[in-house]
Amino acid sequence: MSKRTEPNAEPRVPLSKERVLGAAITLADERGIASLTMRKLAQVLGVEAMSLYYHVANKDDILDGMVDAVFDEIDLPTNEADWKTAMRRRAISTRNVLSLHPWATSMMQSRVNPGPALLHHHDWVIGTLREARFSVAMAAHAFSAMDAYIYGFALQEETLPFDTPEETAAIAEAFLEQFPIDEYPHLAEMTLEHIMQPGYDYAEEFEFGLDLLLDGLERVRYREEPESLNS
Amino acid sequence: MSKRTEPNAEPRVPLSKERVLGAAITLADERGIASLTMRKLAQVLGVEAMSLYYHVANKDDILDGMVDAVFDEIDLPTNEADWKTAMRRRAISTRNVLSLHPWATSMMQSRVNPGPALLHHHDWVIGTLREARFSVAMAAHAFSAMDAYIYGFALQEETLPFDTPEETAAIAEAFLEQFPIDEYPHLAEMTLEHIMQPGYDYAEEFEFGLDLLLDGLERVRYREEPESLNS
DNA sequence: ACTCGATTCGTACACTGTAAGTGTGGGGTG
DNA sequence: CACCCCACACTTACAGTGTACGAATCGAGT
Repeated sequence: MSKRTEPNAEPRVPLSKERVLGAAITLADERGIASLTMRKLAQVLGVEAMSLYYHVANKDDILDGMVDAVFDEIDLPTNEADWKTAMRRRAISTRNVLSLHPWATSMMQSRVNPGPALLHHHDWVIGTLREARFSVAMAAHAFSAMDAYIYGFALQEETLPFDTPEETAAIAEAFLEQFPIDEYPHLAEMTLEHIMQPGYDYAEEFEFGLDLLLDGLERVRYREEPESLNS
Repeated sequence: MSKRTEPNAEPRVPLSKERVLGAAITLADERGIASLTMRKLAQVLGVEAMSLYYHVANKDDILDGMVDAVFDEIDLPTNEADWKTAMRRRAISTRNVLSLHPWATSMMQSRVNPGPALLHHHDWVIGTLREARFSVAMAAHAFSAMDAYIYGFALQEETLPFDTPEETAAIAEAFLEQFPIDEYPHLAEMTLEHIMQPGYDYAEEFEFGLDLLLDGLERVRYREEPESLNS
C-alpha cells in the first residue's frame, strides 16, 4: 500500500477500449485464444480484471472488437484497374492477416455484430465486382465462393500442427511410422512422395485454388444465372 | 436410496465410449457445442460427471471421437466412373453432414489425433483423384482447394444468424434499418435486390463455387505443375 | 481544500474440467 | 450357497472461468 505519488512512476496512461483491444489481440497472437481470459488480459494491462468492464461490455464485446480490428488490417487496393488483380491482392492480404492472427479465422464469420471495418470491407468487395460488370447475383456468388475458399484455407492452415516446411516433413515422418500404411496406400503415397519432399510448403497451395476460382469467375462474369458452367 | 432390484427398472445399459460419443453429438447438435459440458453430458446419460472418465480419457478425447464420427457420416460413393461426379457427391454430402453438425466444421481440421474414419476419408479422396490420373502433386492441390472451399462454406453457413430464407429476409430488413445505407451503397444494393428477394436461399450458393472449382480442376488435370492456369 | 464524477478495485457466485479416493453390485469361483 | 473381486459409478475437492454488485480511489474544477 502506498505507490501514491511517486514522481517517476509510469505516465499512467488510462485504459481505453482501444488499449484493451490491442492488448487482447497481442495476447491472443502470442499465447493463443484460449489464454485470452479477462484476468490475464487485465494483468497484461497492469490492472484488475473488473476494471476492464468499465471500457467494455463483456468478453463478447472484446471478441467483436478484435474481429473488426483484424478486418481493418486487410489491404483493399484502390485504383486497381483489373477486378481480378484487385481480388487477388485482397485474398492474399486476407490470408496473410489471418495467419498473423490464427484465432481470428473461425471468428471472422461468426461474430454477430458487424463492425465498421467489416461493413467497409464487404462494401468494397461488392463494389469492385459491380464495377467489373458482375450482376448483383453474380457478385453475390463470387463473393461467397471466394470467401469460402479464403477462410476455409486459413482454417486448414491455422489448425495444421506445423508451421515450417521442415517441421512438416518431420511430423509427416513420425506420422507414417505410427499408422498402418497398407490400409491407407494413397495417403501414404502422398505423404511420402509429396509432403515429405524437400521444398514442400503448404502455404503455396493457396494461390493454386485461388487462381482456379478467379479464372472460373472470369468465365462466368457476364452471365446472369450460373446454370450450366460447361460452356 | 433403494432403486436396487426393481424388476421393471431400465434394462441398465452400461455406459460405453460409443454411448458417450452419441450423447455428446446429440447434445452438441441440439443445444450447441458450448452446452457440451461434462456435467450436462453425464446428466443426459443419467450418470454423474466423473463416471464418464472411466470410458473416456478427457474432454478432448470426446471431441476427437465426435469428429471422427462425423467423418464417418460422409458419403463416399463407390463405383463412380467419373472423378468429378464422385468428388461432387462427396462434397455435397460433406456439406450436408456439416449442416447437421454445425459445431463440427471448425473442429474437423483442428483435432490433432486423426481417427480411422478421417484416415479412410482422406485416402479415398486421394485415391479417387489418382485413379483419374491426377499426379500426386495435382491431387494434393485439388484436395487442398476442394476442402478449403467445402469447410469455408460450411463455416460461413454455420455462423449465419439465420436458418431459413424467410428468416434471412427478415434479418436483412432489420439490418438495413440500423445502418447508414449511403455509407455502404453496394452492400445495401445487394441486400435489397438480392438477399431480400423472395426465393433467395444461401445454401444454393454452394454448388456454384463447387462447380467453378471442379471445372477448373478438370482443365488442369493432366498438368504436372500448376504454373500458368491461363491456357 | 473540497467536491464530484470518472475510473478502478475487492469480494462473491455459479460454472467449468478433472485429480484422487470411495463405494457397489453382479458374475465367477469355492 | 457364500464369497470375493473388479469393472464401473460416485463423492469430494480444487483451480480457473466470466461477471454482478458495491466500495474505494483518483484527478480535475471550483
